[in-house]
Amino acid sequence: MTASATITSRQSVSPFIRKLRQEAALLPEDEAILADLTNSKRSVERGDVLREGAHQRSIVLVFEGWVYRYRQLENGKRQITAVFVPGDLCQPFGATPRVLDHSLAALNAAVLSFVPPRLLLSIAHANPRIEEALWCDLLKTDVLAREHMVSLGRRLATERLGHFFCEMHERLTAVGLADGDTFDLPLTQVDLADLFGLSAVHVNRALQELRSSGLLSMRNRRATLPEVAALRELSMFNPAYPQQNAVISDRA
Amino acid sequence: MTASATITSRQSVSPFIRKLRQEAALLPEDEAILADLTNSKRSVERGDVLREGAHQRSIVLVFEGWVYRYRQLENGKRQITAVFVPGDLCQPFGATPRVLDHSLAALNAAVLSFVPPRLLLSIAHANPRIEEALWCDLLKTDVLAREHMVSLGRRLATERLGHFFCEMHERLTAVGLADGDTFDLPLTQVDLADLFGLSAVHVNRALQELRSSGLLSMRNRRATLPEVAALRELSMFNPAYPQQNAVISDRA
DNA sequence: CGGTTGCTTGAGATCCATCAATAGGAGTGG
DNA sequence: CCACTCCTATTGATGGATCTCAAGCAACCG
Repeated sequence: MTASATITSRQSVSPFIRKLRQEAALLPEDEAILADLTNSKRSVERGDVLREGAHQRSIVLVFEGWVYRYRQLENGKRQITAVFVPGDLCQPFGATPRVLDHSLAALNAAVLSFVPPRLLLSIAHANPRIEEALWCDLLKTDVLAREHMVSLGRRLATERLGHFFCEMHERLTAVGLADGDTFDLPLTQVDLADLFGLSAVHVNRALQELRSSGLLSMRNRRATLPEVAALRELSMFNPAYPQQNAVISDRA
Repeated sequence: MTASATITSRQSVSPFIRKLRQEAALLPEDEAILADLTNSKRSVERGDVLREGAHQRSIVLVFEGWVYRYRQLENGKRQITAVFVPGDLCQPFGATPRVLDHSLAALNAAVLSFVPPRLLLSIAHANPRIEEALWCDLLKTDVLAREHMVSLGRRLATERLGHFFCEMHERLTAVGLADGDTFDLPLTQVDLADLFGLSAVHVNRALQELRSSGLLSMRNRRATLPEVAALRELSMFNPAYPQQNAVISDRA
């Protein structure tokens, strides 16, 4: 565990493969196939990557940087429905809608891959291990979406934020982008407000409460969770155990 | 279109097939394959079907009745994250989590099919039309989940409820379970509260507001939307056009 | 430097939650 | 048929979580 950090540098193994490794037992040849996917990289600036109503043909895979999905309402309000970090697929891997119901934007300069769903599907069809890993990843994304709904519906502002920090800490750790209890967090308070259905003012006050409780500190767009256990307790965060991975087979 | 209603009675064509027909051009042989899936029906009573933490092996397909997915929090609060009606798959078709993160319950007596994901996957692999239809269905479920988040985060109580009635009206019409502007709605006000992160008292008052505006009437667990257009306007509901179906191919 | 962006703070308004009580219907048992 | 309970819908009063408006401040940047 500790030794692998030196062997597999961030450059050599993409976070996507790194994440899928935890979902299924991939062979070196599987990883080679997946590595090919990430050759079609494209750099994007901060701002919209795809806009609602676009005729999209590709699945977006995040390589570097942070990306989020949102919907802009007629009345000017905005709701962010998901946040993606390196290694994440921004849509289900098997198909794209003809017309997008949401927009996709980069929080900062990012590197993305645009993969045709047909390509991903044919790889999955030909390779059961990759197929299982992709489905596991899809299910985990679904779990995150449900947790987000729980936050929006039934948690207080401090709990929503605390839960989110715990979640990002876990997700970033899984792809090697956390430094112990510290990680980058490029979201502004306005972004957090639109993510959790709050006002920016209230996000500010809730963050102050977490900081004064000693559960969070932020400096230069980096967050530190000095007491992860206490923060998880406060925000009712249940860590996802790798044993809970998805399965395709119906064997016991 | 109009004639088919007499030819295909509710008994002869399952709502599942009826829905998938709208997603992709299915041949009679495809429908025969899908009809086999629905042979393993099981009747369930009102109440939990699967409980959080269960070791689930099958995908649940709704035949008759209403089903919902929810999470029960430590502090006693409940959040309903999705509502399913006949024809709906309650999970992504390709895999199941080893351990469920949520519970599934029937609102009333229901008829369900429990389908192993491996079976669905092998059918999809062998049949590109069914595969496309299943992916379309999965994407549409995702769109509904996002709309739900928008409601939870950025809509007023009356808007959330109005939007939901519009959505259910559209979904039930698609499977032939709406009678013009009227349809069954077996949710109690407590259920609606847990679906939208509100208190039951406030749901009650918001419903009264909709009724006094002439946008809704309810009697005996049946809802009528006398002014669908006005209700859609109020709740910022955008109907889903069939043209927006998902696609796997990357052709223009 | 002026302009922009993001963070912070205060005061008052609003949406919604909570508590408490009533009433009607559906089922149940005597 | 009645008494009883449970569930659901309803109403009023009060309080709390959060919003909106408004202003000030710091950091960055061309």
